[in-house]
Amino acid sequence: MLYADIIIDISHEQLDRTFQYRVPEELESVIKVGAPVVIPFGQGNRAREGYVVNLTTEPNWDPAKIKPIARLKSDAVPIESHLIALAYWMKSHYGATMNQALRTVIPIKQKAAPKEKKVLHLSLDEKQLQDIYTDLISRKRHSIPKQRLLEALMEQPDIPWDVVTGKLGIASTIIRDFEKNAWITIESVRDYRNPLGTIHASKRVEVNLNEEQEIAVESFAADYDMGIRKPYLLYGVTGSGKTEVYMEMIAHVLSQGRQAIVLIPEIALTYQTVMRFYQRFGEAVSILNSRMSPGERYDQFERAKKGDIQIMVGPRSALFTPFPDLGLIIIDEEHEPTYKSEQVPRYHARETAVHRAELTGASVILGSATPSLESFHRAQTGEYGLLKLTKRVEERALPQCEIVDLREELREGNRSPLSRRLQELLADRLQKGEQSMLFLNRRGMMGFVSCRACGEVMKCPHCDVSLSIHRDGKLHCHYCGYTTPMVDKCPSCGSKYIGGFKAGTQKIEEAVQKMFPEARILRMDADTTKGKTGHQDILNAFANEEADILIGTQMIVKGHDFPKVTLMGVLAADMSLNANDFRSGERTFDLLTQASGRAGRGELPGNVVIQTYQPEHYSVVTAANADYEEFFKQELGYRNMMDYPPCAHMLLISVTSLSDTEAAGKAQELADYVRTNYPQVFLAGPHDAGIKKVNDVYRRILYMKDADYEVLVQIKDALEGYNRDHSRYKKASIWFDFDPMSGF
DNA sequence: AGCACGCCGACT
DNA sequence: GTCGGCGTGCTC
Repeated sequence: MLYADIIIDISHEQLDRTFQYRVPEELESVIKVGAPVVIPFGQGNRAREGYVVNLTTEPNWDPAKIKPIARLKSDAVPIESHLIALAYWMKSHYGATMNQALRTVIPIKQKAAPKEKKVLHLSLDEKQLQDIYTDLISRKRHSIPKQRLLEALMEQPDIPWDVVTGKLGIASTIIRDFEKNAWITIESVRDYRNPLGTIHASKRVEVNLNEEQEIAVESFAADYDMGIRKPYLLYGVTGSGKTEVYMEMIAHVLSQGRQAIVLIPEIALTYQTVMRFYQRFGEAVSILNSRMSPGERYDQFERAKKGDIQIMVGPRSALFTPFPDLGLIIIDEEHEPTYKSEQVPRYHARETAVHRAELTGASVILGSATPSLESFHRAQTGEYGLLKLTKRVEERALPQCEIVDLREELREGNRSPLSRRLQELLADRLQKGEQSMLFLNRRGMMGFVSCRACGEVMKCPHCDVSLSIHRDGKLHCHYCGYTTPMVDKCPSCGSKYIGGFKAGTQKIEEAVQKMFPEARILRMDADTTKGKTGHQDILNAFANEEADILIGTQMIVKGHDFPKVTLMGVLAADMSLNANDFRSGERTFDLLTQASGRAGRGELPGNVVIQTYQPEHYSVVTAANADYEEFFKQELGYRNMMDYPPCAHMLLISVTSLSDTEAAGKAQELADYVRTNYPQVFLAGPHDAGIKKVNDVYRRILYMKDADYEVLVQIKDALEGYNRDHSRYKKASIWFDFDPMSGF
């Protein structure tokens, strides 16, 4: 006997779980996960629509009470089923319950902003209303709510449904009763709004592609027309015009009646970016952003489903736009860590996009100037197609890039945050009236320890990642839990200039101002960008040349073009190099490349100065030489040696509880289970998480490495079962994170 | 969400 | 007692 777990209607929280139904014999061979079905539901066995979410031979409900599925919903457009299948894949691939996965893929219609705004209209004239009202009062029955509703309708003949159920506190039964008596009519108003407003697209934008761009588009289009669907890495140096290429590809897919999704990192989701798409495609484009309420997002998804729009631009979550015939998914800046979700299921938008594309017969374009190791690796093995853009548009020269050794500066007595070379260049720019940017890389400030004299960084002997200082004054490895006492002398050169690295943007600003009293300085960091427009105000002011120097963190290197900037100073490249996770080299290369790209965007030639305590580090050297492929080679060697992704896979398990003993007990239990049943798998832990206690919740972690992702999935499944059926520690909960993106 | 069940006040 | 309104809780 075959049973199906069915999700009825995820628009209401109370129904947001599965119900089990029997699969009738005639459907056994055709039914599959994701299939839309019609089932009898509730006491009245009302026919309702649902989706098969899982198939099993084991009923987990009294079989006598299980009803059979009525029929397959054959006329349904199979949009949703793709997404259900995608949710199922995410559940098994990343670890989550089916409901968590479904909630991620299909947004719940929230109470605050329903997709249908229902409005009650009074359909009685004044006399009838009076009659009914006096009748109600005279009957002296229990009818306070009815009276209230009638009174409200006398005041205001059209009242929104939510006002009635919410503010007036009247049960839906009463409203239905009113409707049955034909006292009122209920109208559903669909309130879709175009978040872009009513700006009109300029006519035809002239498309002028250079030869490389042309080749990229043509080879994609040729594949597409032959029915070849696959992921491509579009590897294009900064300023090579990737966006134009995306737009041509989209146009090609649209011309075949299919739709496209464009994912961009939230930080790059600016008015300018969106306008470029809007100018080209007009009303066919819609956007999604994190400022939107769940209701507004829901509206945009509805518009996509109905075919009102053909292109959706947005962050990670836009990946789940329910287009009826999705033909292309573009992921811009595919290496950005924001594409990995921080919530369960901890999915990666890149992998999930590739999977969704497989399900719907679409292609995927992954664009980047500094591709993730994962993507470039796959492009090299031929799993992904590779499209290259090596020239900057209009053949602009790359800025001249030099590395300054901060150890040398210290040795020669310069203890200011600016090297002598950078000071010299800053003075030159100020004198010429050109602009400069100073980038302070604060990423990975999590208390790494380095020697200012020789550049030595304290690292874990087992994991080759930086150790962090904890509250207990000891150095910890966030991967394996290795601890060692803090040192007071550099173990390599004996210098006492060893310690945590600290320098805020504010300190830098003071130092620079002191050095150049006449310079006009703008600072951009979390403090100065408070408020809605703070961020944009600063950028605008700098673009209008109201300042000579802009000092800031990541925010200033991503995206914006300032044609008058001819000098970029990276104050301490090491900061991100020493973040306590294995991707720090990759992130550093990316940040340095982005930073370099900021100088010399216009006519004027640019200079880049990279200050660092580790001038020989390959991430720094290769970034300065703009040599991604060399960086890739070196970094892949490191990942290979240490069994980090993409050469192997990792599974992080986090055990949390309000009780420390519960968390510790369960973590130990799980570790023992894995060591007994999977002795060949590398397992580290359990040990305290980087931040052990957050909001009174204790956290223990363990992590595993294996070459085979599927082995880790098996372990996850086994541990879920063990945890459910045998764990002695019921108060601790667990969650999984595959190939984590950050230190933990 | 939508439906039945059961509680509780008013009426014959 | 019985009738009917209305909140509550369940739906495989």
